Amino acid sequence: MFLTDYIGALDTRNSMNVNEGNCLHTLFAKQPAEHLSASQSLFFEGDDANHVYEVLDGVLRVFRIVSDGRRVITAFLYPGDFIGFSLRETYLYSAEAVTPATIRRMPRRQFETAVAADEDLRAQVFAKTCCEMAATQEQMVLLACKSAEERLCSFIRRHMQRVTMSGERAATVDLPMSRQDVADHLGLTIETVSRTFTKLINKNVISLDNPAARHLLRIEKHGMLEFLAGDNDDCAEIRQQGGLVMYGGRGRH
Amino acid sequence: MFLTDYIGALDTRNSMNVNEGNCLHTLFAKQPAEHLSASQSLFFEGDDANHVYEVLDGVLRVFRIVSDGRRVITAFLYPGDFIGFSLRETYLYSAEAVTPATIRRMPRRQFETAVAADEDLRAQVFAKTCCEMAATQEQMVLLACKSAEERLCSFIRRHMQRVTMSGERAATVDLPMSRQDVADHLGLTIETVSRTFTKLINKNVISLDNPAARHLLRIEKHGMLEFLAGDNDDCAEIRQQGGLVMYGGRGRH
DNA sequence: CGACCGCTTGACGGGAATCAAATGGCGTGG
DNA sequence: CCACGCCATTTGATTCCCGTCAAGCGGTCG
Repeated sequence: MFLTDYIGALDTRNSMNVNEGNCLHTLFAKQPAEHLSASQSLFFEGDDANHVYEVLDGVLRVFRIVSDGRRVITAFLYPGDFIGFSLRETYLYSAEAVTPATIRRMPRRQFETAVAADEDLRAQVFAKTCCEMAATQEQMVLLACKSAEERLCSFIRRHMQRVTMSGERAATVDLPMSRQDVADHLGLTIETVSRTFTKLINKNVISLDNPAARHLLRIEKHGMLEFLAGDNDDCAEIRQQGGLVMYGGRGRH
Repeated sequence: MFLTDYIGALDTRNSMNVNEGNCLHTLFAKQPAEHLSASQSLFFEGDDANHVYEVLDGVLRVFRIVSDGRRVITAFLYPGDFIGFSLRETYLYSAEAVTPATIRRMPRRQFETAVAADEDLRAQVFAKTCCEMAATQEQMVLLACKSAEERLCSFIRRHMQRVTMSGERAATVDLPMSRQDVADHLGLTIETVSRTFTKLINKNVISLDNPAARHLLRIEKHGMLEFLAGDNDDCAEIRQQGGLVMYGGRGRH
């Protein structure tokens, strides 16, 4: 993945990143690039939140360890994402590299003064925060009422949207995170994730070119994948009617 | 609940709301108060996000209707909360009153220009956004790996923290939302919520003074409730060791 | 009184967790 | 080169929590 790539990726998530005036990416460009090896930590939950980060390349995971030792991956981060905008005292989560990754870091103080002084930057921080909030709510919906298959299909589609450059529909996708990572992100166990993968393969929704490369997926039926993800937005017409009283249930089919 | 109350509630959620210079509450004070009757809608998912709101009194629910007609309540809102800070084009969710409620509304444009012009206001908006983000992530953790009992206990405790004035430990709590509301917020069914309530009553963790007033809970064992909520933060000492490789599982006991 | 509503309770089944074992790739070392 | 162990993943057998369907209960209102 090259420099031009993540600029594109950034644009896809954020409709207002034209290069008018200052932009977040150029703000971070002054900082030296740092490289992380796979599974290397960036910071830990509870640490003083002294820096904010830009992801240049690779994939990171952001997670919390809950009381009984289990891990909840609240998000994966991709090139063009930023970390730590909406924090004040301490990090609420840990961050690690999934793949070898490149990032830039900036002291929070420096970041805050730069943003306070520039209208454009504030707008971009705001936009990024809105995206993050929307993504988190989407994940809440997934966890609140989707089946294992729906969760996995949703996840594959989201991942594809982040790694494929705008528009094109790639036939094959690399899922760099482990099955355990996927499980911890989807609120499932590794066994269920594995079983659901084989189910999708049996249905020929996806396939593996090389059984050894289990992270390389070929998407056989995009439409089916979308359908199985279960977020068909066909409820727009009911929304405004007000007479909707059919709530309840988790609808696991 | 009186005027002084929600100022207190606001302070509990937001460590920096001393009345230095402008504050969000005084900004909204210029707007007329509006009253909502129970279950009255404030706006719908997909509407143009033309206003931002302050909750003065009562409880609101914020929710999305997913494709198969089910409802996911992403949050309940209490006096001192604001709605719509992190939005740009359209509302991502609907909002309704749970109880009779009082709110103030302000046109988004007006809000944005006021915030853009004032450093203090920006800081407060930022703080509120951080709180919202933290709460949303907490909810993700709940949905990702907690059992029905843990979810309900967590919810009761959170609700208590929002409605009781700072510090005091009230013996009895009013849960104004219906069982269905609770279910849709916790990713459960109404039957499971009901069963879990009776389980807690049988364990004498909570009790009902009057069986007819099922929304009025007496908390018999605060410690037990906290324990059953399952967010004992006893993992602080493992966090930094780095050698933690015991992830996985949903741990439903 | 009877209909309706919110809630509870019961019976049952299913989907995912749990426990356990097998597979298969990969690196190390003899 | 092959044996061995390690690791991630898969697969199987079983359990169990919670969803589903259905009925019952009390309270309120017309």
